[in-house]
Amino acid sequence: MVTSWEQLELRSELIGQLKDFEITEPTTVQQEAIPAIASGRDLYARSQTGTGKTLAYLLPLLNRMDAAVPDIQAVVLAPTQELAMQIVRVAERYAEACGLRVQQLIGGAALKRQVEKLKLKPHLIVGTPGRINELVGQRKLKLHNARTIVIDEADQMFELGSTKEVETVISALGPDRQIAFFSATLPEEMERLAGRWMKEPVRIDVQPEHRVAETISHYYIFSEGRDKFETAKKLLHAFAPSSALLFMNDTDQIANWEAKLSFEGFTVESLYGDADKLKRSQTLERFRSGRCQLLLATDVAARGIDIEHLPLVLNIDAPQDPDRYVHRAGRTGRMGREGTVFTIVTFRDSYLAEKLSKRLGIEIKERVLFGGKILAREELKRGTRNSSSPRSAGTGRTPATRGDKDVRSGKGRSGDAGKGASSGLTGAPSSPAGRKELPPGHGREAVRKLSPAKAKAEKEKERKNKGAPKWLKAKRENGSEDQQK
DNA sequence: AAAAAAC
Repeated sequence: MVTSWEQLELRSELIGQLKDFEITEPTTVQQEAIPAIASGRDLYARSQTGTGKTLAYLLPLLNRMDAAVPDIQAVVLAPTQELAMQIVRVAERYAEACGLRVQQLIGGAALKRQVEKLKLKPHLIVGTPGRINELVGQRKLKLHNARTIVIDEADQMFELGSTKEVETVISALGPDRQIAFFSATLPEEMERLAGRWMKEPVRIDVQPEHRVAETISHYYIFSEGRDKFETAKKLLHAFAPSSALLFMNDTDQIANWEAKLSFEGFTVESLYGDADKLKRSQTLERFRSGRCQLLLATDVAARGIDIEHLPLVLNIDAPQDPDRYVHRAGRTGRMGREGTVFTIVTFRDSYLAEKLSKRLGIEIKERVLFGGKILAREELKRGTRNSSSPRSAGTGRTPATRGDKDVRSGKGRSGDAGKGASSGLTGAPSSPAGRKELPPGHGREAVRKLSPAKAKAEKEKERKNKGAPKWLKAKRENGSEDQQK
């Protein structure tokens, strides 16, 4: 049994950094992937969200690099700019200790400056496929001496849209290249899809029987009206998380929600692909540091993003496929910490919870909102008959898990559990003093005053009755295993 | 159907 960094034969500089960051022992995926990458063989590595996949590939890559060779020795590809930046940040901590240079290559940033910086001869390149592909195409980036390419979130990278670019980047490496795929979700078809790039790959599959970390508690909540905002608002007041990540399936409602949540007294910002590049990274930074409590995001934030102390993920829209649920949920409950996921469903997609539960082998429990509390349905019945029922009362701030583990007992932000937590939402949202004055054109007004184009899009959307995600509709029509009896 | 990723 490998249990120490020393036994993984890492150089002392790396071990020194690990100890400095109090990362005392390798996780399972690290124990398995580090020797596999060191062996030079191709690799498929599947391991749950928040189990340390980033270090599982960065450490062996840096471990065998030669600082004296001024050339790119490895490439890491990530699906979003934010994730690439996060990987760079981690890589730099370890690379610097070894005298190695890391360069980030992502879109949106000045191309010229990136090209200039390449002349400093980085040893490790981390970036998004679009920009790296572009630079390779312009012959400004030469990867023929790079030995290894890591495709992080590989299943997403091989989805329609990025495949070609990823393949071009792989081809830019020499023929002796080593390819490693990492993700929490690596479906079997991946091997057929991308298998032609692999030579007798090593396969690592950590806890294949549990696709989602067991420290995450899952709930769904029924939204009675078509407007999910009331439900989300009540839930956020009742749960009062120190911070929460809110997912929507598309961008068109994000601005409205941001204004309305802000009007409710929350500090909220939004993250989506079309947003200004600078705004994107600043927003994420403010959320990470706790200066902003709520982050409204599209799936741009679904994968890989590591936020310390994120107690709650709220799916305002049900994710479009089970794997996306896995990744969104995986923003919380990382590295053994506890986390909670709530999904708002409408009458149209209320069956989703059961489907997701079945597919993912998890239990998604129903919760209802009543009297500012989050209750199980049984408690609601008891509570209405006897409002003084002590069990139904709960604390009003926990998701009423009763016999379950207290989902909020984990390591929240400092003062998280305290009543008057300064960074928490307690009191503030409902008190008029806590409400912000809205600039004209925002808040409730903004809800009604849609631009003609937007209003049209809204109507179109309602008309389409898009309740259930397509993957489920298709399945039902096909009469496959998901056929409803 | 949408989001992301390039200019």
